[in-house]
Amino acid sequence: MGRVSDAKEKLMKAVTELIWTGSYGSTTIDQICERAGVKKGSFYYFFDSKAALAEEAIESAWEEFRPKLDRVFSPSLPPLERIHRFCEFEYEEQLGLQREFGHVLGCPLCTLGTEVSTQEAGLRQKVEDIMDQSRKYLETTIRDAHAEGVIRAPDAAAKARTIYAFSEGLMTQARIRNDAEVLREMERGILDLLGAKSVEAVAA
Amino acid sequence: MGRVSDAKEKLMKAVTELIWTGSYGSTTIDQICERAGVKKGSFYYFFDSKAALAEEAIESAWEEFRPKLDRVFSPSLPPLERIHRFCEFEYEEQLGLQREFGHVLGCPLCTLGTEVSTQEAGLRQKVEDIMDQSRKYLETTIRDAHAEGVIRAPDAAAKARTIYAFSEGLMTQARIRNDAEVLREMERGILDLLGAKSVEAVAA
DNA sequence: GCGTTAGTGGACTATTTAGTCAACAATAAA
DNA sequence: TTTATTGTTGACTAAATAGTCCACTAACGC
Repeated sequence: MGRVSDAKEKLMKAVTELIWTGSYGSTTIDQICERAGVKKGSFYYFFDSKAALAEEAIESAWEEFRPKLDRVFSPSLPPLERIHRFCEFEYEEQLGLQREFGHVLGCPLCTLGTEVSTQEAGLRQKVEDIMDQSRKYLETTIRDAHAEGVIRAPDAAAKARTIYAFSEGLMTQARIRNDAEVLREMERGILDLLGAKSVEAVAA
Repeated sequence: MGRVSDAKEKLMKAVTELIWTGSYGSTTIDQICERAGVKKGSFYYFFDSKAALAEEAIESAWEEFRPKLDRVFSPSLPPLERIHRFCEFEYEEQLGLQREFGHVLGCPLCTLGTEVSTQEAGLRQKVEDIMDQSRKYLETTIRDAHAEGVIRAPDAAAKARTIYAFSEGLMTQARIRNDAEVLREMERGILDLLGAKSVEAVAA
């Protein structure tokens, strides 16, 4: 029934890239349409506004991103190994982005959330929701580490909030300074926040 | 000689507030002029562009902010007391902003830096410079703490970078979630990153 | 093929925005 | 008081932008 189209997907992909490589406020609907190869009439056929598109777009991007985190945070791995892989993953991802776009881009959720939080209630809430979900990876890991006695963290949720803020803080610094090397401090910092011995200390 | 004016200052104040309570991209030159009570002709008399104004404005805001940090980080205080006061200060400031503007606003440097880093090279650099300066407060404190033997931190600059990223990360979370309570985790986290005993642990 | 539904194109309007300009107004030195 | 300098004003243009509208096209069931 009816005509088929991938315009919706193309628009979501376009806006995600534009926000990430630039900013929400500076990307216009015309720009989004042009990059997606979609006419404005079609844009308004699918979405009411830029904000509505952005909301669906980050949800969709999150769904695509999730499997990667599933691999990084596989419960089959020892908790601290998950942390290690997470830090590696973030670093490598930003290096790739820098190669591809000529700039370290940091975390798109953080970028978008920071920018719109006072102005776009719906978007802000969406960002918060996704952040809550992604923080769960850390929380589970911390709970496992505590259960194994590798660290002491009776309140895994609280520790996860702290560590999440720290990792996002580093990502933000990496974006602002356009320097992925900043992220090399991530694992050391997380282990400190966990009260865990460092990899080197364990080896020694 | 010539006519006197405070239009420049009014414009800088207006843009700072607009960026902080909203965002850089969404504030227009007309809006800035209106809030400052200054006509556009005067705007262009003093500044070439919004970016040029923003650059001068954050420099000026930083000069105004610095004395507050000087008090918080007074070398006359024990290092960990400075950290304590810093965390209190950040928390109280955000509470005040929430009361005044109806929203937790986080750190203006971070907000602006994140938004423009890929698009406005001059502004990005300015933000980086000011961040470097403000990080020095932490660095000095850490160096002092190390010298006093309260913590072990042979590389004070590196620790300062880590802790700065963490505190900015929490501020960003506070803005995105519109919740200053997030900041209550700051001191605990910083002490963990420093490898210092907690206040409670010391008391016990 | 026919009708129904889903999507497209592109021309159109109205508004907002950036940026310009020249006449005017205030200050202070001569 | 004259004059040079500094800042102000508001009207102006050109461009960018959001949003609308409707005739048209593609897919599919019948």
